[in-house]
Amino acid sequence: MFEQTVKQAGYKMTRPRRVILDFLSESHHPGSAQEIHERVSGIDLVSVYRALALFEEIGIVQREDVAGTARYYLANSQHHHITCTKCGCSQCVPCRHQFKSIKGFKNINHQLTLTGLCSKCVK
Amino acid sequence: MFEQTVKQAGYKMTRPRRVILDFLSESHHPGSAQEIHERVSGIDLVSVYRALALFEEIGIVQREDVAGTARYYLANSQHHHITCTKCGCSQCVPCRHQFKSIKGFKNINHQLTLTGLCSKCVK
DNA sequence: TTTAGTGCAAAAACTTTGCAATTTA
DNA sequence: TAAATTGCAAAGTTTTTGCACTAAA
Repeated sequence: MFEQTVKQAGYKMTRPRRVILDFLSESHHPGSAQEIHERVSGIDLVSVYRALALFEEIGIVQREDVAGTARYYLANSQHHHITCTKCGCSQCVPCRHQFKSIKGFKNINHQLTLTGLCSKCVK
Repeated sequence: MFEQTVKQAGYKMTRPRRVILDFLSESHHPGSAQEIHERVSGIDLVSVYRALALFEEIGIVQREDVAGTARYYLANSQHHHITCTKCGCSQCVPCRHQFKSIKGFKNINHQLTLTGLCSKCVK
């Protein structure tokens, strides 16, 4: 089903892209490029980075930057994630959850990150 | 006034720390370690990183990870920021602003990032 | 068969660490 | 003066770039 989105955006559906999308579909946890690369076989780390950048651009995946590492997950997920700033593991958090206390996590912090392209960079 | 917070937390108030805090107090924009280092004089980049990590730990500053770079700003700011994913510049956004459209920015994305320490890492 | 995409190697960007010298309380 | 902090150098991570080769439409 992502095949259509990729092609409609003018890109080819290749083996690396398919493998990574399959992995993300099953995982449902934010994963770093490194982690994804380790869990799928025969795909170069660089290709993982390029595929993820493409998927983010066309809206298939969401990116979350935590503690210096970008993590990616399918954009259609209906819940939030809480990510450990130290080891990077994460856990699902239902949408209307009360964020002050989440079982299994301490020192919880929630932050609204707004990003975009400024007028100079949009060109 | 931050002097007290730093000392109460058991740390010394040094020249580099003071200079960086002064800079953050005047800037009110999230800044990367690199940017802060360039704008204050005579303070090593490494010391900037260490000071910012300390300030974050004791709650004086907030950290925001955007596009592979951490940016820091005083924790007491009463507004959000929107940060350009390409050049890193940022702009204030009033708290109750409607995030779908912000003047001067395109491709706006808002993301709730939840972080914490998992049970293994909290030890 | 043409154009987009991949893998590899190498570089760039960002951040952390170790240690001797310096500064703070 | 004792303990914390700094600066420098060096290393560690994460991400990007260039280019010849390969695969998709």
